[in-house]
Order: sequence, then structure tokens, then C-alpha cells
Amino acid sequence: MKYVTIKDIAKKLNLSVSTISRAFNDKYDIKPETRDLILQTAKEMNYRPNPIARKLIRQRSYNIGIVVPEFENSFFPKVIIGAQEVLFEKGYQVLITQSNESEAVQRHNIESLMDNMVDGLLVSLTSDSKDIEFYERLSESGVPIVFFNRVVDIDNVSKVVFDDFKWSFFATEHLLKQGCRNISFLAGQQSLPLTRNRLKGFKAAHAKYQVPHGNIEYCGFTMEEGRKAMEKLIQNNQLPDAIFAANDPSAVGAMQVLKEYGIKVPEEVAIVGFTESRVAPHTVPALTSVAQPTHEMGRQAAKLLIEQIENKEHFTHQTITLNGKLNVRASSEKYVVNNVRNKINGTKRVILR
Amino acid sequence: MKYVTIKDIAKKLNLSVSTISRAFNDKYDIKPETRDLILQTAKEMNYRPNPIARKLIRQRSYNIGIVVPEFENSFFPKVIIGAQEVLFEKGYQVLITQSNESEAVQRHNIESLMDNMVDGLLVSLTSDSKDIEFYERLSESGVPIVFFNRVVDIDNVSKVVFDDFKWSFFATEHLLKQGCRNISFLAGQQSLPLTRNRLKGFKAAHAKYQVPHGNIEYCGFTMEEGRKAMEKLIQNNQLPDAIFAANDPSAVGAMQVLKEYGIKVPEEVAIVGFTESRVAPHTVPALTSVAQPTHEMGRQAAKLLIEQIENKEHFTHQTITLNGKLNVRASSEKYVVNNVRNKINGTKRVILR
DNA sequence: TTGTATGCGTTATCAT
DNA sequence: ATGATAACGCATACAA
Repeated sequence: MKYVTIKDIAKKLNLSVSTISRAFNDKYDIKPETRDLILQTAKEMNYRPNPIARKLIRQRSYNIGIVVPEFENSFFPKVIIGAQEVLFEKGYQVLITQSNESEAVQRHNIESLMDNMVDGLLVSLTSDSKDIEFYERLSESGVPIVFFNRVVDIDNVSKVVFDDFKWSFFATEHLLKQGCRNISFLAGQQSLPLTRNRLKGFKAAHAKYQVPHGNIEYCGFTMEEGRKAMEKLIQNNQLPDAIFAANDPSAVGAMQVLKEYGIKVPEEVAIVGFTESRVAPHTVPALTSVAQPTHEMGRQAAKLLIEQIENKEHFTHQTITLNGKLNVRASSEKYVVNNVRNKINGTKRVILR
Repeated sequence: MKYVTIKDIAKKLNLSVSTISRAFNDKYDIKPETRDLILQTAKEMNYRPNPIARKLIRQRSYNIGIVVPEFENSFFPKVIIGAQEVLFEKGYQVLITQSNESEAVQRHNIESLMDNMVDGLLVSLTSDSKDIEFYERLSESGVPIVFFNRVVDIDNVSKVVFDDFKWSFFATEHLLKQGCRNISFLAGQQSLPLTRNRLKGFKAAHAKYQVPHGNIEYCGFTMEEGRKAMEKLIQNNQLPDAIFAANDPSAVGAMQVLKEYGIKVPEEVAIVGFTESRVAPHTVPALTSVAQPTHEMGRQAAKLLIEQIENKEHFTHQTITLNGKLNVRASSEKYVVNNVRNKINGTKRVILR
């Protein structure tokens, strides 16, 4: 892989390197004919500007780093696709890293991306993220950065989040309207703002209906952890009449355990998930879940980041809150009113606000 | 973001830049005490070597580029996790790009990664990849590159693939043993070697049992395309007694259409998928599918690539073929022999070879 | 309009 | 054992 450089072009055309350089950076005076000649022969020689050298001198890369906590669920890949759409359009190249839910790896990824002089960062935190100061310093150091979904709990940074409070409220309300009076909440990691917001919504709905809420279990986001939490509730003789889970995998895990114990879903225990995943329409019974605009989250985060990069001077941090919907399916229909299933995916009705 | 450079350290310690540089690259003579002093103060000043400058002069980055065709299914994310494990361990940073099933984007990604001087490439092709010459030139130009899963159909490159022929054969045999005599094959993109190998296995099994095979539909890898293919078969009055699909999403799509037409699965039409996905145990009926060692595929590809990078001189290309298994579930049990479901995920039995 | 010279941060080849 | 200096490929202030 021998690189063709501007020197080679200069030699061939008997011009100086600066002239060549100018041809590729329109802003300087250069005779149109020579520029065209240069561009032409550059193409013939199969020249491609070396981005490494460019980065070094411009201290800027036209690269955007994306940092996500995991890849197992389809959520983050979808967000990335959305982000990539708008970034590509603006000429940015996207570098993706995933942290395997480890804050150490996450830090490594962020530093590596910084070292590679990315122009900006799109990050969603691992569930074990504790070192708030690190993210605070990072943001204050001037790197354009937008947190999305799993955001850091400080004020003056840009964020794109889902309206977790609102939809947690509506999902809980839905269960209460079904007549559930002892709803357990399988929360995610306690450290995440997202978890706290969902908990608030859960409690607010109970407050509105003046019903005391059931157990709160801080399990994680995996099917396995959902299973464990459900096992624990059953073992401790604390079987609720409904489960509201922090995401679909943990909901599915809980559902499995209930089935194994011969407990009927939704008749004995109703279940609602969160962050609708592809499995939701296909579980038995089909899983009611809060659907999030994943794709749109990526797009919004990318737009916000670009604005921040290209408007660095007078840019003020902002938080964009996205809306969602509740797809009601069999897993939460305690008293079946409408037994006609939607043909596509078993969705009985959709709640929008 | 002011970078601390070796110059700053040199100034502070009244040493020359070369001495500082030496401290970070053990191979040169340097007095242990000064080295320790330098390392110490470097840490205090929060110095981090600038990888961009390093790349420029060394023409090497310790970065590995990964190019995958899509992110929608959990397959590639899993492979990436596996690859990342071994690459991290060896000190490589991983840069991931996804091509959205577009060869143009894929090419863009590859060139961008090359421009960023990645030391090697791990690539799996988009389903519309046609420009074989491009990949041939790429490989011949000396870039260490390992293709995985969706590989290019040329010889002297390194590949890590799944034994598609073998497992397509066994999956088909399973259906034949169930008594199916008119099996339709929903193949993937015709251009992929993987598709051709699965087709060969499909045909070989039929040959062994001296049964003529049913329709072959080259649909793609999405649920939507699976639906379309199934619709077409039904409309054309070509309803088979079994569907063997190129992957799970297309199998699920076909299953949905069958249900919508009131056709019973597996009684009237049995279904088997491929590349087991998370939904397989949760569909109704649970989907029989060929499981692949995704994680291991990533690990093997990464190992092969590192070997190729670090042993560039006498390295010979090789193809690693990985084994899998068939998880038999309700969707293909035409004559129910064993009605006791495995508690975990509805898997009735596992076929290994 | 074009050429010369300098620097981005680092490594490497000379000297000393 | 350490220092001076020339690269790596490119961009730009300044000179011509």
C-alpha cells in the first residue's frame, strides 16, 4: 500500500506542494485551469488525501465517535443506524465502539476515540457508570458531546432522552386500569437516571390511583436477571398480580419463570415490558411493551452534535425528550375485552399521548 | 482541548524531545532513572501519546477495522463482541462500521478505514456485493484482511465461515425425516457463497432421500421478504408441506403469513430457520433453527487476522470452518413424538454432528 | 497566482 | 546516555 501524496503530484506537474494543496482546499486563490489540471491528474494517479496528516495539522478529523454500552439488544444498533444516516449525509465518518457494560472499557473507548481526534462524541453509558466527574470533565474540556438514552446525571451537557417518566406512568396506569393492585417493578440499574425516572412514573401512577405499589427489585437488563428477580419474589411468597419490567428481556425472563411455576399470564400475573424489542410480538402471550423511537433518537442526537460542532461558540446545551407509545398485547390484558388480535403482531391496541 | 506533548515534558525537565520519546519506546538506550522520572512527570502532566502523529510516522495504527453489512439482527453484534475480546487483549482498538446492506456504503467504509491506516480488516459483505475485483485488489494490495460469514468468492484470502452445507443438509434431512415431501427453500441473496452452500446442502439431502425438492425462492434476509415469498407461494397455489428459510427473520415472516391464512404450523407446513436468533424460542410455535457459534466466529476471525498482521511474511491464507447444531422445536415437529417441552426455551432436542 | 518555509506530534538517524 | 534534526503528509502565513 504505497500512498500517493501531494508531493508525487507536484513532481509530476512541476508545481509546488502548496499549489496542489490549494487545489484541494478551495478557499485560496488558484487559477481555475491549474486547479482543474491538478484535480484531474490527482484522480488519474488515484490520489486520496491522507486523513491522518490532515488530522494532525487541522486538529480535526470529520470523524464522530459513538460509544454504546452493549450490543446484545437491538436497541443500540437501531439508534446507531439513525445517527449514521444524518452523519453520513453531513460528510462525517462514524466510528463505533461498544463497552460490554464495563465502565473501564467505556473509558478506554472514549479516550481512544479522543486520541483519534474525533470531532465529537455520541455516548450512552454502561449501567455500572459511576465516575460522574470523568464525564463532567470531559464535557467541560470542550469536546462536543451528546449523551443519549443512558445519560449522565449532570446539567450542562446535551442529552437526548426518552420520556421515561411519562411512559412509565402510562404503562403503570394501564396495569392499574386492568385492576392490578399489587404491581412489582423490576427496575434496571439504580445508578441510571433513566431508572429513577421510570420509578418516579411508576410511583406517580400509583399515587394518582391511591394504590400502594408492590416490591421494587433493582435487577439489570438481561433475561437472566429478570428470571432471578422473579424467582426471588416467588420464593419469598411475594407474588404480585402484575410485573412492570425495565425492559423486554427482563420481562421475558420473568414470564418464563412464571410459566415454569404454572402461574398464568396474564390471568394471575400481568406483565408489561419496556423498550419494545423484536421478541415482544412473538412471546406467548405476546408482550405488552413501551415502544421507543430508537431510530429517531439516533437522528436527533446526531443533529444536536453536529450543531454543537459547527456552532461551537454560541451553543447552549439542551435536552431533547422524545415521545413513545404503549403497545398493548395479551400479556397485560387481565380481563379480556377485545379478543380479536391484530393480524400483524398481536398488538391489541396502541396507547398514544 | 490543548494536547500535552513531549515538547512540554522536554521543556519542563530540560531534556530533549528525543529523550522523552525514548522513555516511551523502551528499545533505545536510556538511563533507567531518567526514564522513570520522565514517565512519572508525564503521568503528572496527564500526557497521552498522540496516536495520530504515531500513525503518520509509523504508517501503522494498532486499530482494526470491522465492516459488517447490517445491525438489525443480533448475529453481527455477537460476532463483533467475540472479535473485540481477543483484539482488546492484544492491545488493538476496534473501529466498527456498518454498511446498511449497501455495497456503496461498504466501499466507503472500507476506504475510510484504510485511510485511517487500520492495521487490518475484518469484513462481512453486504448481500448486494458484486464488485469482486475490488475485494481481490484489496487483498492483493497487502492489507491484512479476514472475511467472515459472508465471504467473497475467491481463493487466496483468509476466511472464517460456518459449515453451511453440512447444516443445511441436516436441517433438510430433519424435515424429510418428519415426512415432508415438498420442501420450499427460502434462500438468501443468490450472490452470496453462503447461499449457494446452503442450497447445495438442501439439494444433497433431497438426493440422499431420493425426494424431489420444492420451490426455491431467492428472497432476502428480512421478515418482510419472508412474508412476500410465502405470499407468492400461496398465491401461485404452490403451498409446500415445509419451509426451510435462510434465516430466522424470513422464517418468522413466512410463519406469520401462514397463520394469517389459517394454515397450521407445523401440521400443514413445517418450518425451519437458520442462524438462530433470540426470537426462535419465543415464536408460536417455537421455531426450529440452526444455531451458529457467533461469538466463536468473531474470536477465530480476530485470531487469524492478528496472526496475519504479525506474521506478514510467511503467512498463508486459510479458511476456518465452524460447526453448529440444530435446535429442534415445535415448528418442525410434524408428528409429535415428544410433547414434553424443555423448560428453558421450548427446545425439544438438539442435533449435533 | 504560485512558491518557500514552517509546524502539527512523533519517531529515527545521526552526532556528541 | 543524550541531543539535534530530518522525516511522515498536509495546510497555511508570508514572500515573490
